[in-house]
Amino acid sequence: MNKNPNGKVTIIDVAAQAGVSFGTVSRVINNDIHVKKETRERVLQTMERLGFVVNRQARSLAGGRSNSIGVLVPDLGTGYIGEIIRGIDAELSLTNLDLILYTTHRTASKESNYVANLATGMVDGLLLVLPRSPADFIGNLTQRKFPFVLIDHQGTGRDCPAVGATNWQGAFNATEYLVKLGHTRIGFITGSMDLGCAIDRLDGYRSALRTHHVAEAPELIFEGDFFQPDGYAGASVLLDLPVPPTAIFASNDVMAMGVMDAVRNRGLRIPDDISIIGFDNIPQSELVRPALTTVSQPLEKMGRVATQMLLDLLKNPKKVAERIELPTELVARESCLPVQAL
Amino acid sequence: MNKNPNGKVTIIDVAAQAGVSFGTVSRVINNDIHVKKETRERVLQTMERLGFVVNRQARSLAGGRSNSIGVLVPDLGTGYIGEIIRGIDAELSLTNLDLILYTTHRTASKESNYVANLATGMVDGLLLVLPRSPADFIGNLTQRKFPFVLIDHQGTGRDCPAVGATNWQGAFNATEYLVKLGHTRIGFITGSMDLGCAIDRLDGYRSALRTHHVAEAPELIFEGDFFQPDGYAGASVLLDLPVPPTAIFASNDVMAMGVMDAVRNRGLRIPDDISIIGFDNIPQSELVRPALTTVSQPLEKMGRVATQMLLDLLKNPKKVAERIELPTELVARESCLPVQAL
DNA sequence: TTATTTTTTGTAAACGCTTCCAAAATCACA
DNA sequence: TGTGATTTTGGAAGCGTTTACAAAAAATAA
Repeated sequence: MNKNPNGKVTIIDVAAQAGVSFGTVSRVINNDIHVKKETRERVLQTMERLGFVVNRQARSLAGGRSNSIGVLVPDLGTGYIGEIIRGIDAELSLTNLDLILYTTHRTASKESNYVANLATGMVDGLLLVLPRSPADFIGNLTQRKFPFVLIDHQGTGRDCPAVGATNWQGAFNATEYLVKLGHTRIGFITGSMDLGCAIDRLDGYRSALRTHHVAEAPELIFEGDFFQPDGYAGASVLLDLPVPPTAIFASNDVMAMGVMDAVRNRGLRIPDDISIIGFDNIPQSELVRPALTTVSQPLEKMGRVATQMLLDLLKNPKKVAERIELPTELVARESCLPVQAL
Repeated sequence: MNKNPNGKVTIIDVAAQAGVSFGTVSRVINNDIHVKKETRERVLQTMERLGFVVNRQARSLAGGRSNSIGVLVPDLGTGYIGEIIRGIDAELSLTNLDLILYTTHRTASKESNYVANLATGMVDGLLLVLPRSPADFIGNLTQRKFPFVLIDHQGTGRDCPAVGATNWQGAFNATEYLVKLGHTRIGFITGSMDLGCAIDRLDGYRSALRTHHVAEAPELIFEGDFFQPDGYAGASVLLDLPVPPTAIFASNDVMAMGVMDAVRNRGLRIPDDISIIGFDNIPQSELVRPALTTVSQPLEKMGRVATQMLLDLLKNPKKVAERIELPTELVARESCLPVQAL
């Protein structure tokens, strides 16, 4: 059945068996119109019989489409990335494009290396989830007109196709919500400040405070890193303040969980003694008790939209760069209460 | 800087610039010993200057190593897969192998297609996370001696490299734990019964019951599918029983969350009115209130171990097939209590 | 029928690399 | 200085495709 010693069946084998030239086989593979119906049928059957599978490397080397798009993410650690990928995946499953996923382990050098590699023909388009890094290779990509879409990548100023979320607005709304509940001492735990979204969220918090003439106190801002331990640590510091906050706004849900733990460990009740609000609306935020009030970030949708944009780009390369900001939304649950009278 | 119109720098370009033949450049790339030190240096510099990146397709087409390993998973939906991948990723980041991740969207045809593709030279080895499907391509892979390791794939009987977890034992222990707490009516919600691990867990539950002479009641077993809604549904059915269970064992944590919701929606208290136990020990299981008692499945470690096995296989292809079962462990938290006196 | 168009098929030349084998350069030692 | 051994380099062939372009076959028109 297999002609070659290594067990690979090539179009040459198929051609020989089907009594046609390899060119014809190639045409069949690529759904070229210029093949007689019976011939196509015969070739198809032969392919089936021989167990032929087209060789990706050869195909893309020869300049054809690779029929796959690449997704580059920093890691798979946080649920956050998973949600985005799910969206991408869902949208892609509607096409016959394959998804190749690369993780960079937060290594900048690896990142650009991967990108260079992938853009070299391994994939037809690229979805880049790179919240952190400066992504200097973007210029390169743009220049050589390689189709790509950035996801959740603030900054660079350059205008290239991207989808993000209204982080600023979300944080503004959340803060405003707390203020309207009567809170005036609102602790804030930031995310990794090298991330655009973390900066935006902090800005949103500050603006809301200013807008509502609530004094901003530097000691109420704790610099975190988006991980649970920093939520715990931040809450601890905040609660140790001479005048502790009556509400804590964590820059993401994961840290909010840490905050909850810290609060509970001190024997304080949520939301009676202290209100807590998060950001992201990850699945477990509604599972936790009390259910966490948070700002939903449409992660899955971001993945979907980005994919659609890329698909568009693939079809119509002239398309102009466009940045889409998906709205965030306040999800009021059980973890916030009006500030109690002393 | 770029010679070709499409902006690709090839070894030919580098060779020309460095004043050597492309053969030498290739040798430099592959760390061949037979290159004079100065020449290597010069080539390296030229590569750097020109921004050369080796083309994967060409490399693997030409019969070289692809320098990457493929990971095939059904989807990214559940945290379960993410954990495994994280382990793989961690282990792989210690090498200079790249990780290419494929999702099959549970399409069996796509699965074997992918595998065929990948095994065709796109990757040097394969990590297969395919809890569900029969995976008929395994025979093919074995036959052509392509290195691969199965993760969490029960069944097939064939012996090939695989890593799994002691699902049976874990379920046994969990059930035993409940029995020792005095529970005699223990509801059980199964996973997708086409999955080996689901079958094993059910068996473990049954065995524990038999071992401790607790009568097995068919009405206490609800067939679920590993997703939250079925947890909810299962709990609802179970609680509607004339003699409802005093404890519910869900075949995974996600369903256990559904159970919790259902229980709470009926105004029952956890664990006072009913004990709940899950399986997997996903991150949110300790976040939930009450924290979920569960059986930890060493997902991340499974990923790591499988990767190590594959790496071994790559180094030493003669290695014999081996199946490793990693131990599961009962994690007692807050969701179970001794059965209350009526 | 023949000439002309259209459809279908065959073939050579890439694509960028690895891997041989042979040629050239270098070295060691008499 | 020459000779053989050794190190280093060059170049051809091939990996499995796609994509021109040319050739052949079939269909159509005259």
